[in-house]
Amino acid sequence: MYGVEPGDIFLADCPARLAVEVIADKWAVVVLWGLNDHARRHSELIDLIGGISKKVLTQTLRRLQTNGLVTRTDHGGVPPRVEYELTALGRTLMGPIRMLTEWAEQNGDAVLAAQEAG
Amino acid sequence: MYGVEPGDIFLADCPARLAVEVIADKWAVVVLWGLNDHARRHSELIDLIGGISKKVLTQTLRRLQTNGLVTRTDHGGVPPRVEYELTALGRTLMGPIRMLTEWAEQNGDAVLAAQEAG
DNA sequence: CGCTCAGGGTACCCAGAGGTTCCCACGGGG
DNA sequence: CCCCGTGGGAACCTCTGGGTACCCTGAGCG
Repeated sequence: MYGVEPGDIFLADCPARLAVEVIADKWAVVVLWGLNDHARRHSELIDLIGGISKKVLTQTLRRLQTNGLVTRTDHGGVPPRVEYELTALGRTLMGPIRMLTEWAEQNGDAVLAAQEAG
Repeated sequence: MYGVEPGDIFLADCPARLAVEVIADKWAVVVLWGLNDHARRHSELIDLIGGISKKVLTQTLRRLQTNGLVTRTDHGGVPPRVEYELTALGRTLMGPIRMLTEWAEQNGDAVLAAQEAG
């Protein structure tokens, strides 16, 4: 219709759109990236990710979990010990996210400059 | 510290984080993708992108504009005629976004299944 | 016993994002 | 004469993202 390749992302009610919304989240990308190489505990992620609060991290992880990208393992005991890890599906996202984070690291300054100019 | 490669995305106040937040937006990815191959008018984007409202499209485009990813060209006249187009910086994002949309198209069903199961 | 501390999570509240509706400008066609 | 096509603005409403403060458990320790 407009000469764009299939990409049903443009359709409101399709799984692809849903999938985009899963990751189009301020924190989801950073959290997933934090789980890139191995499982981490809640508190590790808190230390790793600057500026995130406990509550928001929990929310984000829960959302990722119900979307099948992350598993939550409660080892019980006191103090609690909970580990989060990517699922197979979550790992398939690492390619795109790697590109995104690399882009961000390379072009962050340009974006900042545009903001200040604009 | 945690064995993760540099990735200063984890630092709260760095340009990379800012850049991630620019695109970690429900609509930004879809809108940018809609501008992938050539400039489009506001009304074209409305038709192309299912479920977006005029107001939100305008807001999203403005944000992308102030972040240096999109240009806005007003050709004047009545009815108005305005075209939006990717900047050079915006075009550098097409690689990552292509991967993201391809991932979404391939894995949307899996995410949906996880949601319904979880 | 009583105190604290660690780790993870939850109750409450507010600001802001997102959606809907209506309005404007104005040339052209029915 | 009325309405359409276009992009945008203003007003209004709802919903949820995020911050703060608090809770819970049991080990360790004096």
